[in-house]
Formats: sequence, structure tokens, C-alpha cells
Amino acid sequence: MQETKIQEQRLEQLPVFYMEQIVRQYRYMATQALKSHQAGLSVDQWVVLKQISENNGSSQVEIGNSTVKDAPTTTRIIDQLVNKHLVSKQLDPQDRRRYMVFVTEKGRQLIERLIPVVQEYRQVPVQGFSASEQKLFISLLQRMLKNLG
Amino acid sequence: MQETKIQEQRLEQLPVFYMEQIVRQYRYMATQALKSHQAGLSVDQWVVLKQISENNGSSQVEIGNSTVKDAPTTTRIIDQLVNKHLVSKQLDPQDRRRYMVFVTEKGRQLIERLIPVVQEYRQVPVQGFSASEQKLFISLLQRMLKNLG
DNA sequence: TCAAAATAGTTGCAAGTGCAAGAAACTAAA
DNA sequence: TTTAGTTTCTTGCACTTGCAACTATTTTGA
Repeated sequence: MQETKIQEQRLEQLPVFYMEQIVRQYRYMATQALKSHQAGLSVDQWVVLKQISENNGSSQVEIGNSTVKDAPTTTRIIDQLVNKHLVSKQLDPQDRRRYMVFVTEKGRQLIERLIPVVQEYRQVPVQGFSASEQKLFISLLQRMLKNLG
Repeated sequence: MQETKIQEQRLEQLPVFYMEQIVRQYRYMATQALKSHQAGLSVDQWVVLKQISENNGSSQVEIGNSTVKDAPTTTRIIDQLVNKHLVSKQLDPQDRRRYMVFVTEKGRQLIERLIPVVQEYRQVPVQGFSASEQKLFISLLQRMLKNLG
């Protein structure tokens, strides 16, 4: 009689196990960096603000798609940015369901100031990675995402 | 006059950007798999339950360390498992600050039943990855985590 | 021996997220 | 035109998580 031994998997062999930790620690580091430079922004607020500035006038759905956030989350983050006077919303006269979202001058200046800060913390996790390693890494991540999608 | 052009980074070049999506989708898939098998457990509850069973009688701090969750989160998850009668807590007579956590018979049976389910969804993200690619991938993730730690 | 520090666990709060439902506006088809 | 369906955005709710503060117990070291 033969026993089929199921190979048990340890957490340490699961990519996702590491990814959760990486994401958490990275967000923590990024949050601290923004705080220490008096950004007055959360990481998500930064990402959305930056994305708006690169697609000035686009709708909330479009912003949500490009940052991979759902509609309610996008709405709330944009509202927070509006409250801080970093962006403004304007009804699209062509389609009165949509808002066109614009970066204000204050928002533009904040982005300018924060870009070097963000550049700096973004390179922390990939320190010591060669360019080809980074490319390989990204391609593995893309394959994994495809497997899940 | 020379202008130093800052190389702007797109979200698509950031490993963490993909990791967030992967973690989210993976958790979603895992949640569905557990639900469809009437596990009655969240993903985190499963991980903690399994970890307890492999370290029967250990303290909450030890469980928390091995699953990389903080003390309050560990407390809450264990309490949820206690409510479902899958584990039991017992004051350590040697150190009355500690609880020793044990898997119940009901818990053990549930684990047995769920192991194949978990095995199956765990391989989804790494479909098409060779063994050496998986090893490489893990090592890159470990390096990244080290950079952040 | 006794006060201070460290450790285990718990609780409350603020913030974020996912999901479902709903309001308003637009589109398409009968 | 009018009805049904779709899209955009908003709101509410349940749930999770991270953080800080707190209790109880044990350990340390003066």
C-alpha cells in the first residue's frame, strides 16, 4: 500500500507571502517620507494627484483605471485632493455625468516639490538590482498578474 | 546651458505597483475558493489556523511572528478561531501572561479537508513558472524585502 | 527586596477598502 | 417618444488594519 504524500508548502515558499510584507513596508516607508517633507498627502493621494497631472482634465473613471482603484475609492481620494485645493472638479458640459479633473497651481507646485522625494524612496526596494534584474523581475510580476486575471 | 532631465517613472515600471494588484487578486481568488468549499474561514484565519496546527501549544506572539502579523491582529484572528471552536486557548501555568493555543479536533479535521483546496489555489499565480524561475523569483523578493527592512 | 523595565495580550479609535445599492445622465431600440 | 439598459459618480455599511494606550505578569538590577 502506497501513500501519496502531499507536499506541504511553507509560507516562506509563497511569493505572495513576501509581497504582502513588501507592500506593507514600502507603504510605511513612503508614508514616512511624505510626512517628513510636510507633503500633507497619503501615498494614494500622491499617486492619484500625479496621475491627474499627467492626464489633466480626464474623468474619474479614467483616473481610477490608470491607478487601478475602484470608483468609490477614486471618488474619495479625489475629494480629499479637492479639499486640499490641489485639484478641481468641473462638470463636463458634453456629458453631465462626468467630471473633468484638473490640477490646480498649488497642486502643480506640490508635485514639483515632491518629485525628488518620491524618486528617492522609490529606488529603495530595488537597491542593488541591476537593470536587467529589474526588467526580469517586472516581467515575472506581469506573468503572475496575468495568471490571476 | 544644460538641463538635467529627471527621468520620470511610470507606475508600470514599479514592482510594488504590480504587487499590490497581485496581492489583491490573489486574496480575492483565495477567498472565493474557501467560500466555495464552505470553509467558513477567511484567508487570514486559514493561515493562522494552519500555523497553530504546526506549532501546537505556542503563544500568540509566536503565532504572530510566524505569520508576520502584529499582536492585535493575531489576538483578533485567534479569537475568531476560538469562537468557531477550531482552536482553544489555555493559560500557561509557567507564565500567566501567555496563552498556549491548541487546535481542536474540529480544527484538525477542517485543516485536513482544506489542504487540497489551498494547494490548488496556491499554484495558480505561478502557473507556467519553472522551478528555477520560482526560486529566482523568491530570491528577488527576499532581496527586496531586505532592502526595506 | 523593591522599583523600573520588559513582555504578553487586549481594547479602542481612526483610516482605508471592497461591495452593494442608488441617483443622475446618457444611449439605444422599439 | 418612451422604455430599458448603460455609464458615471456617490453614499453607506461591514470589515480589516495599524497604532497607541492600557492591564497584568514577569524579569532585571540597584
